Amino acid sequence: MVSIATWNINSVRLRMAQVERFLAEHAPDVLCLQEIKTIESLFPHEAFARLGYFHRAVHGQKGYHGVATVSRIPLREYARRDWQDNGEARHVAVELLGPGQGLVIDNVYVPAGGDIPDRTANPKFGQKLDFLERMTRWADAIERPTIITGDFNIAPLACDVWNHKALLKVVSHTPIEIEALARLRDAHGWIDLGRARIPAPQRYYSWWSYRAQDWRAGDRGRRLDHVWASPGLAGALRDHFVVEATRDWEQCSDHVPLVTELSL
DNA sequence: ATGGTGGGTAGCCCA
Repeated sequence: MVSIATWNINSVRLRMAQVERFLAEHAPDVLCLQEIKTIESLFPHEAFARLGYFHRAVHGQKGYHGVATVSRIPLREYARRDWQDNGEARHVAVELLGPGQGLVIDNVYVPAGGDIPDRTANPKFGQKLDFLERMTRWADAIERPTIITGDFNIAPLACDVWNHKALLKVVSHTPIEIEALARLRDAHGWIDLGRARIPAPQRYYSWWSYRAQDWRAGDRGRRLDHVWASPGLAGALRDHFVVEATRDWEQCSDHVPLVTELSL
C-alpha cells in the first residue's frame, strides 16, 4: 500500500506546525504540497526529516507559488515543467524507487486565472487556459503509469461547487475551463480517483474562501484539488478521503488535504 | 450588487 496526500498549504514556513500535525495523524508515504511560497534553501527540510520524510523534491520560488513533494519512500526528481512558459514554479515530478517502484507522481499548481473569465480583458485567464493546453499535449505522450495531483484551480462538476448556477461565470467553474480540463482528461484517459471514491452527486469540496466568517455555516466550498491516475492504475485505488478537520485549525490554509491509498 | 480575508514582500501582487 502506498498513500499519497496533496495539500495547497499557502506558505509552508508559516504553517509547518500544521503540516507536522497532519503527518503525525495521517502519515502518508508521500505528501505533495503547493503554494509553498519559498525558495528551496529556505524550505523546512529538517522538520520533514525529523518526521521521517527524508526524500524531497522542491521546486520553489520566492514569495509566490512553488511546489514540493516529500516522501518516506525513496524517490528521485523526474522533471520540472514550465507549462506557463514564464518561469513560475508550478510543477515537480518524482519517480518512486521503493514501494510503488517506477510510479511517476506529478505535483502541479495550476494558475488561478484572475477574476475575469476572458482572456482579452484578463491575460491571467488566458495563461491558465494555455497552461492547461500545454499540459494536454504533455499528457497525450505519457507512457509510464502516472499519478497527477495538486491544485487544479478548477471545479468541473456541478456538485463540485456549493452553487452551480451562481458560479458559472466565476473563474474555476466556467464552461471554458471545464472544457479545457476535459480535454486534458481525455488526452490520457485519466481516472478521477476522488470521484471514483466519492461519486457525484455527493458533496465533495477541498477549498473554502477565507472571506467568510464561518466557513462551515454556508459551506460555500469548491473542489479545486484533484488526484488523477493513468487508466492502468484504476484498479489500485483502495481509499480516498478529505481531511476537512484542518480547516478548523488555528491560522489554517484555505485548502484541506486529500489522502489517496493505492495498492501497488 | 458588493465586498469580504489572507500571505509575502516591500510599497502592491497574488490567491
